[in-house]
Amino acid sequence: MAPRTEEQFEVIREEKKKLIKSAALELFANEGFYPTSISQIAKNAGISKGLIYNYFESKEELIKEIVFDGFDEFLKAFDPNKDGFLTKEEFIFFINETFRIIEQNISYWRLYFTIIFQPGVLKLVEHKFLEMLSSLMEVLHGFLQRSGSTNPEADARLFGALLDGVSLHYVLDPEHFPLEEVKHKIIELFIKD
Amino acid sequence: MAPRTEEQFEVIREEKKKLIKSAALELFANEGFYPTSISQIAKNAGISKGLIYNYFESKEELIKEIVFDGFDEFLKAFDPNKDGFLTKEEFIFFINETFRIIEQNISYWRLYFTIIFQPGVLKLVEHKFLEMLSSLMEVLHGFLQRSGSTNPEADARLFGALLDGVSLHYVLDPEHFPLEEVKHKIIELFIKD
DNA sequence: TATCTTTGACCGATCGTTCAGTCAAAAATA
DNA sequence: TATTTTTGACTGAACGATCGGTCAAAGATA
Repeated sequence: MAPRTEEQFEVIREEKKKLIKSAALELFANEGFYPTSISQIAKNAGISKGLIYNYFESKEELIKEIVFDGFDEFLKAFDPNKDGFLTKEEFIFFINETFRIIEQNISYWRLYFTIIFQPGVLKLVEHKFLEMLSSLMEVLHGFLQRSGSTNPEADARLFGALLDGVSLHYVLDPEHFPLEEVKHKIIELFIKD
Repeated sequence: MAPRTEEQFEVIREEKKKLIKSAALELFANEGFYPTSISQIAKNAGISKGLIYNYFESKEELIKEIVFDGFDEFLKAFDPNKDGFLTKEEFIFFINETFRIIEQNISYWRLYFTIIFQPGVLKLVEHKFLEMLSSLMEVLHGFLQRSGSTNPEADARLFGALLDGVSLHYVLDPEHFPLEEVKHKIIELFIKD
């Protein structure tokens, strides 16, 4: 029926999608979503403009997939056994993992911040984003409560804000930001032993 | 000989500029810089498209003026007597002022964050931004050193990140964020008495 | 040959920006 | 007081550029 087998096409499609997403991520993160044109992405990926539309319905669909990929990767690091219960070890592991992931893919996390403040783009991923955030907050809240916080609600908020703030400053200036020192200070602040 | 006096024109011009900047700020902050068109700004201000170009050289010049206005207002709150020396009282005053200013003009501070992560826009204001930031950091560093910090470099970074993180979360969700509690926790963390 | 990938010329829409011309207000004139 | 002159704020049609998106044709493979 097919000149190439179904599996062969599947491999081609999967790899091309990856190629396009990676080329797009680089531009979206470094130039912004709106200033980046489809033509630029095509050129950066070494393919034609039309091919992008063979793999993605629209520019919006493209960034959605890129963002959701990052969400999935992030969630894997958090509460790994998915029991909704953070141990002290898992909490430390989470902090370390968070920054390891950010260090590993600064482009994506720069993109993450641009999206939060691009209302037109945020709307595209808002639902999944809030879902992720609230489940994160819930788990965090429980952990802080068990570890003796007198105001776990505010502490969870403070922790979330601190994490975002540090991530923000780090991706803005990775070379000068003393990530290790700051990381240890965060653990000190939130783990009473 | 003259139809209107110089002063009369000056008043008109000053008020129109304010009107345009305020209409533009609202749109830039809520829709983003690139998705906001000059036509929309004109409509929002109740004037014609052409008039905007009578007052501002370009869309970029327009956002630059808006951003710099905000910088000026912010700097007024920090180290008010400009002696480069923060007392404990000035430090607490600074924290309170920071959040008071943010509460007072959430639109502007949402804009501030969108700009940091819109490379094309950041480039326009980068010089003044870094200038402001480094002088802030220097003063902060001195304060933390005098107040007994063992690692004022990292503490200053942590404080800056925390302040940005809290501001970020607050402007994203002003109604649910427990600003007062978080503010007190920050003061507790950085003031040893 | 049959089928799917890939191309790039092309489309209509919209963008930032320009500019020739309009108009209300105030001073000068009679 | 009534009329004319002068100014610059103000308008909106129009421009070239660029955008996201389409599609007929070509290329590649079994």
